[in-house]
Amino acid sequence: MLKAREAAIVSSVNRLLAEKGFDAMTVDEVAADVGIAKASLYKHFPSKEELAAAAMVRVLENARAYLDDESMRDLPRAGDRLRAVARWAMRVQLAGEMPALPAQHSTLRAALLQHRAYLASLMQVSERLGEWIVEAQRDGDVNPQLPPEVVLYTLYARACDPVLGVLKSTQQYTDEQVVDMVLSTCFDGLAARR
Amino acid sequence: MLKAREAAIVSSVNRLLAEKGFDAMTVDEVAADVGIAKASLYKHFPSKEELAAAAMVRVLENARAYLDDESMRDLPRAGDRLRAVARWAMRVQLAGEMPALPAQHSTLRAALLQHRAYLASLMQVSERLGEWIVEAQRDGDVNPQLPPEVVLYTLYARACDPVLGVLKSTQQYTDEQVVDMVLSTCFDGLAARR
DNA sequence: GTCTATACACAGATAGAC
DNA sequence: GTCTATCTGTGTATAGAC
Repeated sequence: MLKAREAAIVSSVNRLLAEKGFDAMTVDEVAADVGIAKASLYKHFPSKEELAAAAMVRVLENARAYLDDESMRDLPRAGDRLRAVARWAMRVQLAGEMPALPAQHSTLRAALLQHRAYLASLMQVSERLGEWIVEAQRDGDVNPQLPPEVVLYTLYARACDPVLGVLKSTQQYTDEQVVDMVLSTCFDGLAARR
Repeated sequence: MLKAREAAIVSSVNRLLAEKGFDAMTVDEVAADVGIAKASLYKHFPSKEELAAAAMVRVLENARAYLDDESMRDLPRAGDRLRAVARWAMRVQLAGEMPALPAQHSTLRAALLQHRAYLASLMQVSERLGEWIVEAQRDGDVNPQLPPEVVLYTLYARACDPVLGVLKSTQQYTDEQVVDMVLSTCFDGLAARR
């Protein structure tokens, strides 16, 4: 019961975070969305930052689960696995379920950097991706001139690429077309491949 | 005198906007930074949104000036001009002078969409870039399979790429190295070019 | 653990004297 | 146009009853 309630809270937070971002999201909204009183929220999570952290942990756990998923074993090349992960993240974002943290925000950033569960999840995902990046560079599928961490940061950034939302809002493309195009700009670049 | 004062205000707003973003920036901070009282600020600009809009207009005017600059005439290929513009924008961001607007923020977005000067500047820059994109696609320098507007949005997004700030904060690379790497991920993609 | 009611802080905006 | 002082709304967080 308690776990279910907290899962519902995190779910609401996740959606609101994706929709409005951390600053614009208010705890009142979260409470209203969950259907409980604000004070009750604070019995589960001691602060707004903890709410956001819980949402981030959940999405990172989902990512880790996806990295370990069976479907990944069907992809022998690390480069293909990286593309698949990026595609998964972009789909999550288009579904309105990718929590958006303001790039640089003092109080939230500070809270996250001291949040053990968040750091642990982030580390796990990053390490797995880091291995794949190095492997893909050895295979000749990812540009070996780029430092692996640059590739890693770029993948994280593209998972939240605002271009996805902009293209979706034009209503000119299906979600899959949007994902394909942004994936293309990410891995193949804007320049023509000859 | 009045123009100089307002220029100083916009300059402060620009820097604070780049540093903290719209939500985290407070009007009190702006006033303190400029060195005048908050009430005086409101004699020049009627709202916080107008302050942000003024900063956006300025950066767009700078961009337009750069597009018309002599140095651009030395680049016969549109693809090279696009790369040069992206480089310019990335340098601006690394210098801490690229105002960061939260991707989706109701009040600010609504205000900007009704701000004539902002829309006019944005349109001018976009039209010029749009021409170059089509030209570069004809030249075979930009992937002709991507709709021009997708390329345009991607360029705008990369001009504010958070990866720049992350890489700078690691202090492992010079500013020019950071720019070169992010430019490479933008135009050449993460995948290896064979 | 859930609620109602409230404390507290702060930020955007304004009043009004000079 | 600049200032000091203030209004007002709103958002985070808490008190205390049940």
